[in-house]
Amino acid sequence: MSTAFDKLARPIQKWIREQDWRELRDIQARATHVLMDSDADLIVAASTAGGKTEAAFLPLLSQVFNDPSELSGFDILYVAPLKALITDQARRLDDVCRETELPVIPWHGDVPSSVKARALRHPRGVLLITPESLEALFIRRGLEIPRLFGATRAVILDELHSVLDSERGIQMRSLLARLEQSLNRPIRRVGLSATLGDMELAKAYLRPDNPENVETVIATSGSAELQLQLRGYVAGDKDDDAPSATDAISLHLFGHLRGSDNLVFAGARQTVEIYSDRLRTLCEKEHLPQEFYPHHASLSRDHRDFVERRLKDGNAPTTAICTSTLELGIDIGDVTCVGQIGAPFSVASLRQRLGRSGRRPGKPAILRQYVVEAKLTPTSNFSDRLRLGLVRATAMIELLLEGWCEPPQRGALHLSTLVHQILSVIAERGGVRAQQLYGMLCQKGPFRQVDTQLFLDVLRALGQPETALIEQADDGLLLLGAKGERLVEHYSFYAVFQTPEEYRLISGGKELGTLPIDNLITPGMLLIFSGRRWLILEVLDRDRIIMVSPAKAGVPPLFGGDPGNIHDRVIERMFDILESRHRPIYMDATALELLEEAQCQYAHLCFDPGRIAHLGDKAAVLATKTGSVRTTTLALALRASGFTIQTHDGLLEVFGNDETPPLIEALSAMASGKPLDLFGHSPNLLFEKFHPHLTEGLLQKDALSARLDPDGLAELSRSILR
DNA sequence: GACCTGCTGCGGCGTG
Repeated sequence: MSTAFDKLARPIQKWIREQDWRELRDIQARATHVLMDSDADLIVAASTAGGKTEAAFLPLLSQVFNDPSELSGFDILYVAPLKALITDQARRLDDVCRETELPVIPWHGDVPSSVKARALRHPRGVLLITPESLEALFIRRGLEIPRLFGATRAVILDELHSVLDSERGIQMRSLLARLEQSLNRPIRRVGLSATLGDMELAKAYLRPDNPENVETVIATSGSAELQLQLRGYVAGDKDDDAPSATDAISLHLFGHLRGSDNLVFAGARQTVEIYSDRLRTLCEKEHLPQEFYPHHASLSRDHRDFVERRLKDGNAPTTAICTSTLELGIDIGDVTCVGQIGAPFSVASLRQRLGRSGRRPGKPAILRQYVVEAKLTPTSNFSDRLRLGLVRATAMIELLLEGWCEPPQRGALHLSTLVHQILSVIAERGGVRAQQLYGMLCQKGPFRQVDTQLFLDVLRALGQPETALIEQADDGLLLLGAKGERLVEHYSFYAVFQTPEEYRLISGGKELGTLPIDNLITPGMLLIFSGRRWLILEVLDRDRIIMVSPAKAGVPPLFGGDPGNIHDRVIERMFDILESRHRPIYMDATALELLEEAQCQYAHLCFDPGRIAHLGDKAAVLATKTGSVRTTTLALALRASGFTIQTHDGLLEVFGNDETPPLIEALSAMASGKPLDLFGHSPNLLFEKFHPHLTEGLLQKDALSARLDPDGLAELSRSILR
């Protein structure tokens, strides 16, 4: 059998020799065999900087070189979710493509229109594009799609794990299905991904009609040693002389991270600001150069570039206190240690974060997990007593060590994204029949959970006079309505996800970043932002601008956010931990004390009968022992019966009143399958960008498909009563 | 109880 290297085209071989590579990496060789010897689709799974890009591109470019297409169009299409990733990859590909004389065209909002115009005149080579820009091509140049992509032999989807079953992922799949239908032939799909929780689901995601034909190449996990510590802290009383938990963690970070490159994930932007401020102050007090910097999406591009460059250059030690901005995508080089303040929301993201450390041979990956728990008083709530943050962080670490991570969630209807794609197809084609539209999007596209009746309901909602997004011509053709025209015309249409309104923060003519408009802001107030302290001088409401100047004190702003979704398996593990006497070796003394306390308090909660603990006359705690979706469903059902509910990880705090039935009676009714109105107290159902155009009934169906599990309610109630 | 991501076409003006 010939080696993978032998199979590649001459110019590619020449390029590889020039790189001084001793040989192709394992995943590159295996991917080359699959891509050169078969027509199978492929998923390449490896960590950042694992050589995935070359694994896909070297064989595909070889094919283009050896067997050039006679048709017009780009030879290879590459779709990535970040502009920075496209810029990065274009630079890397330029070299190798010069050998094959193929142009490399980066295409996103910041690419000059002259570059785009030239590529449109002579489409060939490699097109690197975002889902939004591809969407724009369909809408603005629908008739030219065959000319632009006639020659395309493969599409590479980068960061596949980050878009599985998300709004953008569904959009991307819809665009690919539409592309194949325009060309009347399939295009080979190659997905690049970090390690995935469930490879079978990923295959079905990449090629829904033929998952058996998807091959996988998975990197044998980097055998880097893992060093791990979980440190517990108790938030002290205000009048306590001891340093606060925040100060104690800052001091620990200061002492252990100084002098090297590190990432500290602080969860929320507000927390990032608090820790950045403390660490900057510590450096100033010790008269040391600054090396701790905040990094999150509300900070100016300038500041973020500065932090990313400092990390990548490796010239000066740099620790970024950050949110998930530094979790995926662009390569910032290897870091010594990954810090995590507070429990993360998913094992998948914890794994992705840890993958940033220990990449050099012989260097361990280091995870420092910090958890803050409240000081208990006689009136402390049971959720504080159970130390849920500590227990969740522990459960996540244990699952990480076992190699598990969350699979993509399936079954969601994605009606908001469906509305977007309906409008997009009509714009692309000028007009389309309902039957044809259904075939394109729901039968051949990604909206397979949507049946004809539901589809017609969506069309009807969009066609209502007050919505006026679409209308039907006399011959039955669906056209854009007056409001639909306006919506699609504006460039803000291309993205399928929602973005909040914000103020721009300006000091001395320089932009610091942005702040959500729901902050209560008036001149004279003090603010912590970008790791520094500011005085608000002026608020220009109409221009959405806040003018500030440096100050000596300040408080961090609020950034808002959605409640997260915790997987069933994580919550199940939390209860395993609470019900055991498990003492993990990676915990410090405080964390061990807190854990022991939690296990003891759990035993004292007296779940009897079943999983109900009565706290008082009308108050009780239910252990659902399951993730956010089912726990939220039960919470809504009980609220519909008149109870007041507080939700926690796998637990519900339930308060009755004079009107409510006994809790056991309410649960028994649910256990027997009695129909319930989950939406009785009209909870907010507007989560996604195009939700405001749908009817209440459709919004409820959408929520039921993705965020709730009504079918599991009876069984959950039975298991709680048992 | 959280985070992240993206964006066209054209008119107007200056310069070679």
